[in-house]
Amino acid sequence: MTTDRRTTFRDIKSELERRIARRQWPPGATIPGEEALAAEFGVARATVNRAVQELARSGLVERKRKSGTRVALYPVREARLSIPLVRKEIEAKGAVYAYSRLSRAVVAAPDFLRARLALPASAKVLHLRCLHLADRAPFQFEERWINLDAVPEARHEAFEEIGPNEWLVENAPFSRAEFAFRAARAGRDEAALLQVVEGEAVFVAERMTWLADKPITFVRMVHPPGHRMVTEI
Amino acid sequence: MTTDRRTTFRDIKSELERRIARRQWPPGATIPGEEALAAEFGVARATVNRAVQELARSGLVERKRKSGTRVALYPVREARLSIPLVRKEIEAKGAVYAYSRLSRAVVAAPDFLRARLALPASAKVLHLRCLHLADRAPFQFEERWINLDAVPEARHEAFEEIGPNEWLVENAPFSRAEFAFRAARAGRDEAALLQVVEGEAVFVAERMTWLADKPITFVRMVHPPGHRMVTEI
DNA sequence: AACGCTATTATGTCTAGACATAATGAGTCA
DNA sequence: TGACTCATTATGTCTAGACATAATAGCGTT
Repeated sequence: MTTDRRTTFRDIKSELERRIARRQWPPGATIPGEEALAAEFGVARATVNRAVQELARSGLVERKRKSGTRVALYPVREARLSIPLVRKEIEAKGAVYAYSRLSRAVVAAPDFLRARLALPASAKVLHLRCLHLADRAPFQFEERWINLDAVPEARHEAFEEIGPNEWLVENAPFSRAEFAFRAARAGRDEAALLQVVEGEAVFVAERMTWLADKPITFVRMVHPPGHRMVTEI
Repeated sequence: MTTDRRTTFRDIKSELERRIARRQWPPGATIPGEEALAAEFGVARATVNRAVQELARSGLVERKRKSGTRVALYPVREARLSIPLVRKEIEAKGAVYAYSRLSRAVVAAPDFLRARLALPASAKVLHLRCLHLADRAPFQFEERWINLDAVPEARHEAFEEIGPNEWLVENAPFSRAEFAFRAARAGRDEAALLQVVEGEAVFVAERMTWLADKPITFVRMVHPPGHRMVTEI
């Protein structure tokens, strides 16, 4: 006997993907409605709905009420970029993680930060500089500002053993984050810390996080040359 | 009267998000089961299921059969990175798009490419070099190799008017893609094309695509300094 | 203590039917 | 011609109930 499992939304999804890939339904074409597909596959409409909705979410098709579903003309494919803790990222590579706090100070929020996070002129922030190492080699230089108005507990934390990243994860959740990635040349300090030549190309990731519109933290993470951020669809 | 719409899975999702953010359910805690939540919100279990499943997908909670659902300890949050066409990206900024093909040649696949795409020694590829401009300023230098075995039609295409990116989108769909981002120093050629100083830090994105395990293309996209890739959660 | 079986449990998914909602197009009226 | 109204249509979402499946805990056996 064949394994006659019933058709699942996953089966339908991959069959639809296949038809699109084979250009049975070329870009721009309207695909059959949910009712029709449900009849074809012998399933309930809800099952087809889930399959097609996932395709829409991944950008392969576009749906509009009344008009129907069409194969995306310019598939704005979405890659999922997972953002783990540095420690986890290093450990996942099989390397030994080490952390060192370079400096810690409570300061008035610098102008650029006030502008970015929309902080009042009086705002106090905790400024931290840290280094994350993988197998004793510099992996990431982290420069962080924590909004003490939003996270007052941070004032009493030394961040000598545990990094601010990890501490915040457990103590200050966020509801919204904004990421930016770019290339830059290493400044004198960064170069020294990352043990590279000044002016070398470094990979910079910046992140701002909010909890319900209240700014939590801004962090700048600098990786030495050779660092690659990888993802797939 | 209040607008007594019935509670939707979105309402539930955001209420759960709120509770997690407020640490009513701290990281690591198990949240009530679907039955319980369904009873609390006065909805069917399927509705709760959809809400919680979306939270799980975004990495805020972790679900396991029998054990239940718990708030993620180290939320491996996933950012969605949308990958539009260069042209669309430039037009979205309100800039005028221009394209220029720099070179085109059918060549034997170079070693690095054979290794990356697992091509046979005899493989022929189409090598293209192009420039994309935003408001007349260099925006992206694109160097691309197309596997002629997988996309024979490309041999007859000049790519003088339409960029290979756009052409491929309409002519060679892909089912899997791999992205990598890194910082690098501009080589002499790149620097000249992007009108920057040699050795400047450039942002490099690389992409490989396959259709059902058949390699389609490898592309290297180089952006001048100042380019930022942005996303949010 | 170690192993393997079984019952239990929470999530995963499907069905059939219903109503909601956005978008479209046709028909109506000024 | 143009503005408005209304019916139509495809997708969006919910319900109630059912069965599937993975993971666990507990039990009994060796």
